[in-house]
Amino acid sequence: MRVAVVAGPGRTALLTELADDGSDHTAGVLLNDLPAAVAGYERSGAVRWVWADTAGTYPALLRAGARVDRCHDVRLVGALLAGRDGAAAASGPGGPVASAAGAAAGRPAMAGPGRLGAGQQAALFGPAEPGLADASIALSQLVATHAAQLRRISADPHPSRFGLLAAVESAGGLAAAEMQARGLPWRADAHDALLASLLGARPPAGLRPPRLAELASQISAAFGGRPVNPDSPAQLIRAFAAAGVRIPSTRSGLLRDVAHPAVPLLLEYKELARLHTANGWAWLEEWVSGGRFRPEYVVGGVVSGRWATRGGGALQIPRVLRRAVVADPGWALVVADAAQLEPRVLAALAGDHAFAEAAGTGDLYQALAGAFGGDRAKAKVALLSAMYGGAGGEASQLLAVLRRRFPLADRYVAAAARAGEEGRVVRSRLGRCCPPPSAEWRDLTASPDEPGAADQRARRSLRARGRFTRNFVVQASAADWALVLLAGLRRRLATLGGPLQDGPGLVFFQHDEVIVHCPQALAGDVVGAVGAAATEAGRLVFGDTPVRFPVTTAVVSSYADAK
DNA sequence: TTCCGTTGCGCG
DNA sequence: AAAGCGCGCAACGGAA
Repeated sequence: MRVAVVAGPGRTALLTELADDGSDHTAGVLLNDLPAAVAGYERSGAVRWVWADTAGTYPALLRAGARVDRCHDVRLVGALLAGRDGAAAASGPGGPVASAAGAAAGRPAMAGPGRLGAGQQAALFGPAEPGLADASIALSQLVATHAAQLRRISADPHPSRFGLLAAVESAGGLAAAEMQARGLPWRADAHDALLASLLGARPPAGLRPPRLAELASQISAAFGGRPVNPDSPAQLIRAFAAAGVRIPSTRSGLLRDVAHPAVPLLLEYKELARLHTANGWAWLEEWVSGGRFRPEYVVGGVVSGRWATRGGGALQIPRVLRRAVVADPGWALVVADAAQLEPRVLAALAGDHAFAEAAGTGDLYQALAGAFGGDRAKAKVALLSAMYGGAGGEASQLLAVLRRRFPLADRYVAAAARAGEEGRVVRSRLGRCCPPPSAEWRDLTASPDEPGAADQRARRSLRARGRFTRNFVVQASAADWALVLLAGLRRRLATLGGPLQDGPGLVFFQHDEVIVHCPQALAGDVVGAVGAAATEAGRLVFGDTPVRFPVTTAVVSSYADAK
């Protein structure tokens, strides 16, 4: 059963049960205690909550102790549909302008992001309930929008795939809120000790830590005593030039090949300065409290369907800091990582039999090495080049081998690249659409072939767009798979342990990797749940394919010990 | 002073 | 080893 709900102030809400087609057959019911009602529905059987925005609604429910099993997030699903329909209209006759008009005509209106603004919420259900009328309007808008979304999903060329995408995107919203509530276990003392060992004692704000100050003065000395701020690329380039070394930039990879006494000092400085500025004591104070790091996940924040985070740089935690991620006493971390996910996804997408057979084994690159004279590294370069569109140096020969041995895989990404260069959009396996090219891109690439700088720019843009769509089909389909895995794992974890904070729970999700925090006694069950969820994800996303999606799991006390 | 584009690097 | 794709964040330095 589906139940639509609009939250009011405090614990109040307006709720209505929905028919299968999304229509409401009852009048809205005014609730004084939404968390209690949610808990009641969850106990009584399968229910899918329909609401405007999980991120705005669910955290308060979690704080009140109410867990939700399933939902339909109208904001997230609306974004999926808007991406699809906007893309379809933009690539049809009339272009983006027509698309906006057509989309507006075919879709029910919904104010803003689909939830009550703060001002409206404050006005809801006051002493004389003056906001009740507004809430009724919001609820009927929600119900209408949701019903329209169900119709638009069923109108997709692949309705079951797109329906699955809508379901797992919504489940992702639930998981994101739960992960933020639970937090990633983070030992501030271990983090602090690591900083002290690498940087020295914590300096007053604005000053360099001892080790960085020492390196900075050594760097200046290496440039003959000329004062140089190693944080300034411009100053460094000038200093190198004065020493007779001309470099186009100060990237580490480039500096590594430069013979100058300042280089090793500079490389060490850059690495430590990065740690200090990005994840130093200031970060620790701002983002870790009560032994937890609580990033704010942005579901679908990346065009490919990957998640982003807001604040704290949660998806760019440097590997060296993983030793600060430590399970609570008596608990364990189950760290699960999909092995070589993207090439496996390509194998399944393309239906390339030889490729898929190879991907049915453990080490995909090793399995393909035979095609490259037994050289695993070459197989890896070839595959990455195929998925990313690179063709520099040795890669072009390796790509030729790949093309000969696995023609369907090559054809699949080549077709995606061609679509991009022609200004068309491409979709992931479950139907997530890449954004259409911008108006600037169309202007730039519409010019006829005339030799000159403008034409060169146009060609570069065309090829860049081709690389983007070539990569999109793989990265976005991998994100499909990972999201299905996340949803399935979340569902299984709920059956394993106690409610909410007492049982095993997801605490981290990074593209193709998840971490579960669980009581030690349940770690084996969690490992089993991960495996089952991975198998299920392969079947749900790709159907009957010989491709396997193995997941490496490690039961550890510290994230640093996972691999 | 604030704002913003560029540079560089962390993660997948 | 780097490169081709996708991101977020901090510092710099010139523009406003």
